[in-house]
Amino acid sequence: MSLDKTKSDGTVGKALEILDLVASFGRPVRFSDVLDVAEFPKATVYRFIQTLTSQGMLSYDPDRQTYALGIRLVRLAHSAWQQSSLAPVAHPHIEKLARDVGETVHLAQLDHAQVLYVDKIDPGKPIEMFSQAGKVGPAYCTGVGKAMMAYLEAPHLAEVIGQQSFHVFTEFTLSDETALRAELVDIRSNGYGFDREEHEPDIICVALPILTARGRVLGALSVTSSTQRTSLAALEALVPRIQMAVTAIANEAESWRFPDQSKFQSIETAKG
Amino acid sequence: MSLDKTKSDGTVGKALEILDLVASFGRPVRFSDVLDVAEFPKATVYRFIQTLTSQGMLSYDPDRQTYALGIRLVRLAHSAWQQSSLAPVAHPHIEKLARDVGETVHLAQLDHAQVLYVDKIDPGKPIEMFSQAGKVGPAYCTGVGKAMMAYLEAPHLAEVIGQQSFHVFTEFTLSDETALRAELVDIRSNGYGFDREEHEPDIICVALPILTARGRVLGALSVTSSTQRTSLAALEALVPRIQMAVTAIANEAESWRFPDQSKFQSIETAKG
DNA sequence: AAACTAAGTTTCAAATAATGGAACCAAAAT
DNA sequence: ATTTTGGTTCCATTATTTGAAACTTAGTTT
Repeated sequence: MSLDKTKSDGTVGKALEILDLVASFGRPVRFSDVLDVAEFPKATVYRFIQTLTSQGMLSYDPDRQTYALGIRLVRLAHSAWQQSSLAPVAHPHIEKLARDVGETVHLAQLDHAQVLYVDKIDPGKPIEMFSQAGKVGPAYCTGVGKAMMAYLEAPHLAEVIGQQSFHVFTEFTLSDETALRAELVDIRSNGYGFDREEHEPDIICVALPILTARGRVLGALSVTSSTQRTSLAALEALVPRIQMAVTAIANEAESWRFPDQSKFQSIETAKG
Repeated sequence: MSLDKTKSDGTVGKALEILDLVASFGRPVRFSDVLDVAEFPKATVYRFIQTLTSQGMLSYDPDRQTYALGIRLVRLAHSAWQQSSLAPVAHPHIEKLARDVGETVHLAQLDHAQVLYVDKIDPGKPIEMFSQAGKVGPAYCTGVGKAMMAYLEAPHLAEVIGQQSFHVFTEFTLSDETALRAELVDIRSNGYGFDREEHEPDIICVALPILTARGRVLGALSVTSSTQRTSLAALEALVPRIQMAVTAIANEAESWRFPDQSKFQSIETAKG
């Protein structure tokens, strides 16, 4: 049926496609905005938007007649973040790490073929929020992305690599699969990798993968700085300290069990 | 079916119901956990979970054979938070407010019949994240909840009130519709309301609604403290200062337009 | 004011996808 | 070795989604 590889999981998949579409605008949109970029007929897009709005996945601003992503997503993301075996467990560790090394620390996971930052601590500006967590970036030219890819199983890796754009951001960007694969072998043999101004000029980082005992990739941790402030060699010197945090996180993440709370709050709470 | 509110928006609504179900556990769940509480037959629940997982709305932990909310939600929530006309605009104001008054400030919106906290600043502990934003609470016994309800249109208010549980948390909890409606009239005449230990013992707050020029409820702002630290009268004295923030936020939220970025990042970024 | 146009909403038969009882499989428990 | 439990697949039936087109505003133009 679906000619392309877009394995649209039925109706639900299509609805989520609309949701992503709205997200991709990065601003509230008019019905026709969505219609223009959607590949479904008018009535279909209309009904999906209606459904999503009624479900709180989209919100409608009657004054401006625009749709935006709904707050139900914020609620769900709160749960997602909490439920994740990685982020809540890692938070105290990366906070401490950030203070110790005095540089920005990122915690990332792989979301399809992209890097998704699930936490960030910048010792400089203490208060950050959703503005940082939830951000996505390219995998092939970030420290965390490469660190994670280096430890993927061959078939999964192939899939992920296939989805990289290899857009050239700087003169140091790895611009093809061959270069990337070579780099990954390197990272794997060292246990850590760098971002050598591959994504943004002057920005460099060291990154380590976070793995389960069985070797499955949970995420990655990076310490980021700039060429003005420090050097790759100096960052490399931090590896043992970062490794400490990584090990602690990996151990805790694996042994972590949720407290036995059989009496949970149902979502129908408000109905009582 | 049963209760009136079950306006299950077709397949998509059902899928999202499953998603909420998973969220409600507050921990990773086994397939059978979901099956037990879901009101759909086995095969249906199974396929929904498959679809949601393949879509990244759920994540599957192969080691533990459990499902949890997926990281795609975190990515979407990031966009939701950014796109919201309220939260990003309000953030600097509530940060300043929190510093000025030296107490915890909450920014909340109404999510169906519940209060959803979209931001929180605690001058004491600077770093908080998803751990706070995204939290939900009851509307009928929180300052922000009542402040928002006080300014809803009659039909909408009736609907929201109908969904309140009126669970008695403390001896001060408003325990029925009559008491609540009386309180709302009061709040409306003052322009602000309190939480008089109605939700948690010792915890008190003042809350003001954030309204558009046309009077539509955008959200609410509250300053929270405890009976040990301060009194209702002292909190009331802060109203003018809070009102400043509210007015600033309301104005900015209404005049806010997203920068004209016709060349937006498509979700297909990774495919280039 | 009438005529056009654009944006949003509703209709309804046809096409398609969801449903769910039952069978199946695998692994654990007896 | 046999039963139970938890998870996955099948497939005929059923119900939902689909989408062209008609319709309704609201906003412009003549």
